[in-house]
Amino acid sequence: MARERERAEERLEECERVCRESGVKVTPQRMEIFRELLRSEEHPDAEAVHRAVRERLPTISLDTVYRTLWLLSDLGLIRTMGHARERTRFDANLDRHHHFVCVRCGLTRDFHSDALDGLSLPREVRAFGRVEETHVEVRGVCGSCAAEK
Amino acid sequence: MARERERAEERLEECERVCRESGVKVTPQRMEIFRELLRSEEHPDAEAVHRAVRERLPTISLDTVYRTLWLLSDLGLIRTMGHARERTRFDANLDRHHHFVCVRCGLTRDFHSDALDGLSLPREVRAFGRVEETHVEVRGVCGSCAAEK
DNA sequence: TTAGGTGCAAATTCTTTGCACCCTG
DNA sequence: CAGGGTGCAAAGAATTTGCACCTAA
Repeated sequence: MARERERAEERLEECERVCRESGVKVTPQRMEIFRELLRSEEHPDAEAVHRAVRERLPTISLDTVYRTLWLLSDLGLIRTMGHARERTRFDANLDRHHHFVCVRCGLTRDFHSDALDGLSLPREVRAFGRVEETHVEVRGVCGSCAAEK
Repeated sequence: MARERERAEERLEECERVCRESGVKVTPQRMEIFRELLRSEEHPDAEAVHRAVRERLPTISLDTVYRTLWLLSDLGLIRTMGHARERTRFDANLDRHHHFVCVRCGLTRDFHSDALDGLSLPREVRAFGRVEETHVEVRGVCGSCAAEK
């Protein structure tokens, strides 16, 4: 799809621009890592990125991949999925509920909503597989973190 | 709130019953850990549970807490938050989107939905803090995992 | 030229496991 | 009293960091 390729080009240029503007060097490693994320539909972890990028840059190290991924994330060029950098957390509440998570301190609160519970998923999703559970994740800044600064 | 205490009692009894039915012994450690999760609103991690439970059972070890949490989870008495046991995954897609995640193999696919994007959060959520981002997480079993067995 | 980047190896952090003793059923 | 459960210590897995050399600007 030409459209996709074009979009990827734009994103790569954006990446270079943002790096330069932030005083961060544009290196082959960084560009390849970003390119790999653009290419992948898999939401890969650091090791998967490393495996893929190594085909083009055989000497790249896993720690460079980690450093670069967090750098790109800090620059707002990519995102992490789920509750990155958090330990596993447990919950005795089995009722259907949704989560508000503070991105600064990790505070998490449950909330309920009949409206959200009733939402229907696009047909597209059915094609991926059998749905077992659906919930809404809200990320934001909690009251006490907002008060701090 | 008497209602809450009553509910907690029910859950504790349920916990004992499920353990016995599954041939799993009811020990003070297990009951205290479950009690602590019922009590907490924090979705604590293993270490937080350990700290709290230690006040009542000073010799309990962290590894017992881990083992018990996964046991309770296997018995369906508690749940984990987020993408437990998964490594951090990265995503170059900055457009607003939602996730379908296969609970067996971790396969993740993005999907889009104007209906979901337009949903409004209950007022309750505003009280927790400033909302920055909202998305839907769908868990299920993907086509190829469903085919396997 | 030079400040920042990379690769290597070692350190950390979180979580799991092997083993000998203990306690529930 | 038998087999699973616990605590301890040690192992593992994922991620991060210190350092000396390298390279983009």
